[in-house]
Amino acid sequence: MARATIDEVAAAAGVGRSTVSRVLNGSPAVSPEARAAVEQAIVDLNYAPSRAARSLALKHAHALALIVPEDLERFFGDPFFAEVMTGITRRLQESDYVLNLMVASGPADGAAARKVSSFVRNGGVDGAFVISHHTGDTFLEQIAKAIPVVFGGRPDPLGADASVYFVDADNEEGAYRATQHLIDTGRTRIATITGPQNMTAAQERLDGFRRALAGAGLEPAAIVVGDYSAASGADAARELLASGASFDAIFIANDLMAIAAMRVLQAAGLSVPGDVAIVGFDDAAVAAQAEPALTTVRQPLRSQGEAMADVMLRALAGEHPPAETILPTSLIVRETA
Amino acid sequence: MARATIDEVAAAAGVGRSTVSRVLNGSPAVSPEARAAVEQAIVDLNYAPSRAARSLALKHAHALALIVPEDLERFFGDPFFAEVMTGITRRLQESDYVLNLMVASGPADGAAARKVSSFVRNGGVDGAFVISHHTGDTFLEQIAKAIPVVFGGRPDPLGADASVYFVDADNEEGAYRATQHLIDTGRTRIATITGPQNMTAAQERLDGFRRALAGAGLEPAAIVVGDYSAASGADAARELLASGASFDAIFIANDLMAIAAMRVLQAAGLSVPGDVAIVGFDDAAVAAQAEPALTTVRQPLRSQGEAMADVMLRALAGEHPPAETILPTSLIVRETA
DNA sequence: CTGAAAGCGCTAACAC
DNA sequence: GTGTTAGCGCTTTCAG
Repeated sequence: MARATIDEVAAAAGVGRSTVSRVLNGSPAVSPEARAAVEQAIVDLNYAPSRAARSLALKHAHALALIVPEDLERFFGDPFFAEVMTGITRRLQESDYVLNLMVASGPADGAAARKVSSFVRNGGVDGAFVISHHTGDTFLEQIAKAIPVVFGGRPDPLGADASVYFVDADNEEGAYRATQHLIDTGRTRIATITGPQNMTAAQERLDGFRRALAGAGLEPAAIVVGDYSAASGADAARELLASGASFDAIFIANDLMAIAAMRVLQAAGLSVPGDVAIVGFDDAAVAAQAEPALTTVRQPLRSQGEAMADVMLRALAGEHPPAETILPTSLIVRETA
Repeated sequence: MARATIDEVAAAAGVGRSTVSRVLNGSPAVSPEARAAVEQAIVDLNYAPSRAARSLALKHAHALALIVPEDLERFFGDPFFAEVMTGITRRLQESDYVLNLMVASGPADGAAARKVSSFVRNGGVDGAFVISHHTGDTFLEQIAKAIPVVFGGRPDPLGADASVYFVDADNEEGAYRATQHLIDTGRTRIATITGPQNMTAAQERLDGFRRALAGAGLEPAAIVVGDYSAASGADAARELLASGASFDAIFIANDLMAIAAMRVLQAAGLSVPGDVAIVGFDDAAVAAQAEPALTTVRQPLRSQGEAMADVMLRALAGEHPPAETILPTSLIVRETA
């Protein structure tokens, strides 16, 4: 029943159309009587102001987009996304913005991407969130110069005329503390398995690892590059073993790789944490369930989502939130280190 | 840059405003020259038609809502929702509808619910999807009489004036086949652990169980009611054991309960499937990983989502899709039966 | 404090 | 084929 129009309400309340509009928008310049009459009429007529008409007049949609540049299967399967998304929607519930889900998987110039981009350009949304492990897609640059964009994770630098914000966990510090923990517990020949080096977060984790080692006057026992997948974790562990490098600890850039690597080590007759200590990153669900339970770095994913929404809302309100919001991580010490 | 208006395009192309509108909407009644000129102008001006204006004139939003009556944490954590949602969005990508995510957790008359309901009433969306394990919330009844609603799973019957559709897996048949499998493999004292009996799907699974037994001239060895949680599965198994009932197989209404129950049985010294065979339902990820691997009934979740989108699109197109779409399940025979 | 009137950008008759 | 003319329902000056 979006049938009733503002004029009908006005008629029913015996006032002019603009008075109705005023009470709708909470203008103080309305007499109590008029306000009461209008409110009554609104209830009686079960009136709801047309979103489209309002958007047209106001020139903003009161809607935000959540752009997902990943494959859908991957998106929903990854607890990282789910958590961040939960945080965003939770914070948004208190606002009167709605969230559009736009999947832009596929090529950056594909149908999906152009659909998203046109949706943004035609005023469909006032701002966009982007959650992705990937590094900035080019079409995001386009939309970022039209509306504010808040990234989950540090994006590639976009054009200077783009209003871009991001919220990220402190990857460098997390990695630093993980490595420091290894050092503090007496390990001296520390290796690392990194994430893909074209991802900023993976680089930062490597940086933190290096900083901790440097601080202790240690050299990395080995650095092998993985791609965050379990398979690559296992491969990396095998490579480490085959290389003949001597190591008594490994900092591994995510939990998936960490657990796979641990299995390989164990299969090779090494004990964890006896022979080699391991610290992962993410505190994924599997970390706690692993045997032995994985010591790892936890990111405040839920909070990250809320922070993203917060930044967006402030940007939209005309405030100038910081372009970067870095959230602290925490080391979860369990059994592997 | 949604700056350019249709009139500017018209001017640039040297035609009237309606001609631009015609090519925009693919009307055949436009001369090739005019069309070309307009298309050129559109590109030149980087024009994108205003969504709000179009919605206002057309009186439809080209948007759909995905209403989530669950807690967010639960929603994203449950593979059921993720899969169905994946199916929906995938199918929707081919259309030019966008998907709004609306979380309506909390009381049916709470702020969240009224936000959703007003959004629907003010023409914000043309249709709504509802995915939930819960049985129909009352406020859904309101929205269903305004716009088409497609449920994932069979909803409670709503008012006759509501345009309600649903897509569901064939729970009854799935349960029937699961139970029949037990019978076929020589089990004769078959018990069941059901889901909450205020959920239609759970009832249907019980019905299927009963039908199979009746067909074989058997009586249920026992029927104990669970609530789909792992804890209730364990409790139910303990209850079964304590009751002294004699049974050599159990059909359990979902995998979570099945695995928990299996653990209890094993702890009590019973072997699975030696002493008691077990069949679950859902084919959740844990089913295949369990030791021994769980025999279970698989639902076509992804397809269910696609079917939901399909039904919606057809309803919106003025066709009359069937109110009920029942998708077949399949029995996945692994080790427990 | 309140009403009248103009206009947001587009679609859809209706004439030409 | 194509331009002209009304609105779609709301916000917002601008008088009063």
